[in-house]
Order: sequence, then structure tokens, then C-alpha cells
Amino acid sequence: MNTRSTLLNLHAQLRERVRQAAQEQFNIALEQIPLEVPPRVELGDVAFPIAFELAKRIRQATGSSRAPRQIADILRPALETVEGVERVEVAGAGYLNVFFDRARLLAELFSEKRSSTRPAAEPEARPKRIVEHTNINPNKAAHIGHLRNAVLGDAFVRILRAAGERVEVQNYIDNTGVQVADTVVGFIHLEGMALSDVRALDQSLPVDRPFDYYCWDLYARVGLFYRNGDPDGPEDPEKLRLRAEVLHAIEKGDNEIAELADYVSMRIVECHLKTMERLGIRYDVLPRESEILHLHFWERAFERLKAAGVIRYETEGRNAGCWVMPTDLHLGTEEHEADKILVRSNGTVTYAGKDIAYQLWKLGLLGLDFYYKPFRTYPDGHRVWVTTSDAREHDPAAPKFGGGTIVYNVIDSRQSYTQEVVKRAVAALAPEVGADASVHLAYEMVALSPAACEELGIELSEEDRARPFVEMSGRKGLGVKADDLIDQLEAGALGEVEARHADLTEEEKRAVAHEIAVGALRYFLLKWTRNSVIAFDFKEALSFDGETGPYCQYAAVRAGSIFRKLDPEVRERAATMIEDALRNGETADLLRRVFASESGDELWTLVMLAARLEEVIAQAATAAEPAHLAKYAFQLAKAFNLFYHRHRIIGEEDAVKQAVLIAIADLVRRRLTEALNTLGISVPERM
RNA sequence: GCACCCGUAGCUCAGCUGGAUAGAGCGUUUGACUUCGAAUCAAAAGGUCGCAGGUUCGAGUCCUGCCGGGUGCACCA
Repeated sequence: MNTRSTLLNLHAQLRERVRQAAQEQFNIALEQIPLEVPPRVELGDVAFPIAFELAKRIRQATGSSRAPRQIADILRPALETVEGVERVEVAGAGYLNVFFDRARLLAELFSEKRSSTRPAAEPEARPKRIVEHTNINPNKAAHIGHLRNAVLGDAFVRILRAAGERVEVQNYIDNTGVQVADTVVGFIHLEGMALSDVRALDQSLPVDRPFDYYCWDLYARVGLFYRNGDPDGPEDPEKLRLRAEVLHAIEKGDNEIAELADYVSMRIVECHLKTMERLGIRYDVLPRESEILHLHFWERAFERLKAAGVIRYETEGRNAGCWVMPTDLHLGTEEHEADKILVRSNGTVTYAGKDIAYQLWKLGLLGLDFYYKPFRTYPDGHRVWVTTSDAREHDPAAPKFGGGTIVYNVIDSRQSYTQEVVKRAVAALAPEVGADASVHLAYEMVALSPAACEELGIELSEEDRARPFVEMSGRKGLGVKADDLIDQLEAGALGEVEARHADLTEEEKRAVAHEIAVGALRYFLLKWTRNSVIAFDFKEALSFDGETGPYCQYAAVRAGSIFRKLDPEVRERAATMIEDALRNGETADLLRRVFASESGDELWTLVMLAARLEEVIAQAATAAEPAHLAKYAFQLAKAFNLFYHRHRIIGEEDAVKQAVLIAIADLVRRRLTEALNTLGISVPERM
């Protein structure tokens, strides 16, 4: 188990007392004891609205009614004797409001010197969770929609790890799909290139227009090519035949086209990983679709699906000759079939089928495994592995991948239906594992605001202009490339840094600008909840003011600068005094006096907010919603900025008050930094 | 047609398993740098939480029905 924080411990004790008291006083067994934070600090630090619930239960059990306030009064003594509680009040219609011993709690929180290195006790012993994210088709440069996926997935990974979980990160590579085929069609039929030509071209490209950028444009040209130059025209069956040929050759393998496709796709994967590393996003393993095919994962899954009666062969009707999985997810109509086709009448498997096989492997239910070889090593030594179907290439040093207890798939909510099919198929094959082991971590798309389209020089129809957003389209080359956006953010941040810190070296300035750019971008993508469509707007995304990453970073930097300038002796004396309050009642009384003063409530509110970090991380992990943590980080930064504005720490003359201010600033600095790190945002020394 | 998601301040969005007087950012108006950094802070204005019922001691939150918007329902991935 993870080391419990001071605050969570107190919560647990209070809940237990409520449970006992309800049992002893009213003979009622409570399953859940809701605990809430009162709207204002004058109403206490935590509140239990449990008397209302008990009033109802007592009436149901005995027929006699008791006033909630009276019930709360009876429960009160049980809470008052908990260590760390100063007093308990009954308020409103029957709330039990608990007030903590501020001096004691501050001292305890201050002494938790663990910050970001807090060891989650033996995560190795925890059941493995797998998070799959990024999953970009390897045929063109990444755009901001892909970034939302990767940043969301990566933040979630960090949140799980902060909560003490063991996590494996996978990035699925669809290297044999239609989109790769399209780019390959471009090289062969539009450019007239063979593998050697593509290699030479790749070598000759300028750094600011690398291979993935080239393919971005080429892919858009292929889209036009299929439609004979008219973006809104019909697709030409003759041209589509070229795609089918290429796709077939890729799937078959062991030929020149497949080699070309392999070069293109893996070069693009390299580009994607480079882009993602700019944002601090890394992976453990890259499972590839080519291996799912060549190592016959599908055949194994197919046999089991047939044996279990999960799928059936259609002999008549529209789906004659296909293997389908019946579903009741929606009703079938003339236009739409209710059943999901897994094997086409020509014998080939659909995406959903392959995904079922892959999901079974991820859960350790398939009974087959990939071979693995190293793909690349990050500067700190962390290695990413890629799958291979060639046993001779297998590196025995490879860790054991797959076999997760819970698998989170970070995938666009537009794929909810397919994900539901996959989940149900797995649950039908392995009822002991069930549907809950497969989690679709769905999120809404990133679209473009009309203003963003204008800035990109995209012509909008009357109709589109009236809409709140316009969907991006890789096929049309319509979108904001990830690296372009990061470049713009870095340029903007560099300008701000230069204006403030002319004394830094070029290298230092660029490093700080990079941290700010990453902070801005990651926060921008995380501040929205998952089911909110992001209408991308340049002005908003490039802003460093208001609810942004740099705002949060700035608060932490200011806190840091206090400690850079604070006399170490003063700091040491303050720490000694605060810790002494844990043992010495007189010292504790001195601290209590500070909290009882005019600004006491305001100071305490900040302490309680900072104390809530673990709770928020746990909640973000359970809800799989990093936005909760992002909102919290902003709230904490905002509260700190207010504190910073109202109190002079270094110049404070009252030694006791100064000690309290120092302890609070230190606590908030540590908590804010940890919250930001858990979102993948670092805090520079200066900015 | 069916399924899922969303309607909260001028705009963009929060609102944890139902809880006390519905909150932020942007924008608007007005103030605060001789101070540990103004990428900051403060104040003002801004709301029938889409509409109508229901459950509950209590509903922005849960249920039903409408209205409005988005997405999906491929022998694409």
C-alpha cells in the first residue's frame, strides 16, 4: 500500500468513528460515509452530512423520527476525541463540522519531507496496469489531435504511478493499415520512387521540413489523387485499386512494396517518438500490427471465439460469408446492421477482430507472445522495445510485456462502438476477467476554431463559418502540426524570457523557454475534461496568462525564489520551531495564536488546500480524469499568488509568524511542484 | 431510425460518489510595482444551471418526456 498522507489518515479515522458511533448509538451499519469540504473555512475543515441519512434510516428501522441536529449532537463526542481534531460543531440543519488542530497539522504536513520522491511502497508487487496511448498512424506528422491523446495518456500514467500503481506504457503501431498504404501509393505512383529513392530523399530533407512533414503533404496529395484532383469529388475506383494492391502487398510481406512500407512507417514512428519526447512522453513497448498478423494472433483468437460461440458464420442475407459478432448495442435497420463483422467474406479480418486479439494479449489471455527487440534508448537509459515476428531477432533481455490486470485504451470517443465490441468479446471469452478489465479511456476530438482556420489560410464555407469548430482532416492536410505548435510556443516563451533575464546564456534561455512551452501546451490540453471538444484557438493555446501552465509554474518559481534569498539560518530556525510544535505544547500554542489572528483563516485555507494533493491524485486516478489534477494545480497556484501578495516572508519581524509563513510557503512549493510534475510539467529555477 | 456525449455568466469551460450563499479563465470597467519577480494581485458588472414534470429532508448533479447541438451505427482503421 501507498504511504497514507496525514490528511487521508485523519479522514479515515473520522469515518471509522462515525461508523462505530452509528452502530453503537443507533444500531445502524453505514456502508458509505460521505465526507465533504465545507464551502467556507469558518464552517470547519471537513463536514459529515451523515445525520440526514441517519434520520431517514432510523425512521425506516423504528418508525420514530429524530431531528438531524439531535442525531449530530449524539455523534459529536466520538469525533472530538480523535487526535488532531480541535473541536466539532453541529451547524445548519445537522451538519457535523470538524475543525482540525491547525498547529499540529501544519507541523505534521511540514515534516512530511517526501515531496515527489515519496516512495510508493513496492509498486512491483501491485497488479500491472497497462495504458495504451498515442497510437498514431505512421504515415504523416503528428497533429494537435494526436497530442491530446498522448498528453492525456501520459498524464494518466503519471497519476497512476503517483498513486502507487505499477504501469506499462504501450504505443500501438498500425504499420500495415490503409493510411500507410496511402502514403506508399504516393511514393510509388505520384513520385515514381522506389525504396532507395525514398531513403535518398529522407537524407536530403532539411531539419525543419523532416520526413514526417514531407509525408503530411504527400498524404494530402494522395487524397486528391484518389478524387482526380477534386477534394469534394467521388473517389476513382481505378485509383483505389492501386491502394488495394499496395495494402495487399504490405499485408503479405516479403516483397519490395512491403519493404518500402516498413521503411516509411518506422521512420515516421521515429519522428513521432522524437516529437513526443519534446513533451516528455515515453513508452515501454511498441506492439505492431504486422506481428499481430504474422504471428497469427488473430487465428488463435478466432478459434476461441468460434469455440465459445461468441461469433457466428452468416450463410444468407447481406453479411453472407462473413463471421459476425451479434450485438444489441443499437438496433439494426435497412441502412445499418446491428451485428459487427469480424471476418469479411473474402476471409480477411477487420480492425475490430485484430483489436480483440490484441486486447486478449494485453490481458494475458491469448496464450501467444511477440518477439521483442530494442527500438531506441532514451538519454537516461530507459529503453523502448518494438515487437518483431522474427524469432532470431528476439532479445532475451526483453522484459515481460502484456498480461495486465486492467488495460486502459486511450482512444478517441468516436471509436466507442468498436471499443464496446472488443470489450464484450473479451468478457465473453473470459468471464472471470470480465468487461471491467478493459477500459476505454475516451476523449473528445480536437477541432479547429474558425479563427484558427483563418490563420492557417484555410477557406471556409458559409456553413462552416457559422459552426463553433471545424474538424481536422489528415486526408485534406487540414490541421496544426504538433512540432509547429511546439516551435511557436518556444519562440513565444523565449521572447518573454529574454525580456526578463538578459543575463542568462543562450542555452539557459532556450532551456527555460522549452519548459514553459511544454507547461503551456500540456496544461492547455489537460485543463478540459475528457468529454469536452477542444476548439483549438492559437491565441488561447499560445497564452501564458490566466488559467495556463506558465501561470502555475510562475507561482512555484516565485515560491522557489523566496528560499533562494532567505537566510539559511532563519530557515533552519523556522523548521526547528515548527517541528517542535509536535512535542512541545507551548510552541504549539504560539503557532495557534498566529492562526487565530486576523489572517489566520486565510493562511489555514491555503494549508488545507495544499494538504489535499493525495486526495486529488487518488480521485484523478479513479475517475481517469487528469483535468481534476490540472484544475487543482491552478487553484493552488492562485491561492499561493494571493498569499505571496499579502505576506512578506523575508521581512516579517515576528519570528513565530515568520516561521509559520515559511512552513506554508515550503509546503505549497513542494505540493505545487509535485502536482505539476504529475501532469508532466516541470518548474524552472527562474522564468 | 437506434445508441452514446453535451446544453451552467457576453465567450470558453469547472462543479468530486446528490449537500450549506452555483465557481474559474478570457473579455469589459476601475484600482495596486521604492517591497521575497506585475507572466502578479484586488474590486465591480455579469445566472429562470435548455424546457417541463418526478424522486428526495435536500437536485446544476438522479429518473422520465420534450427542444437544441455533436458523434457513431463500413466486408475503413
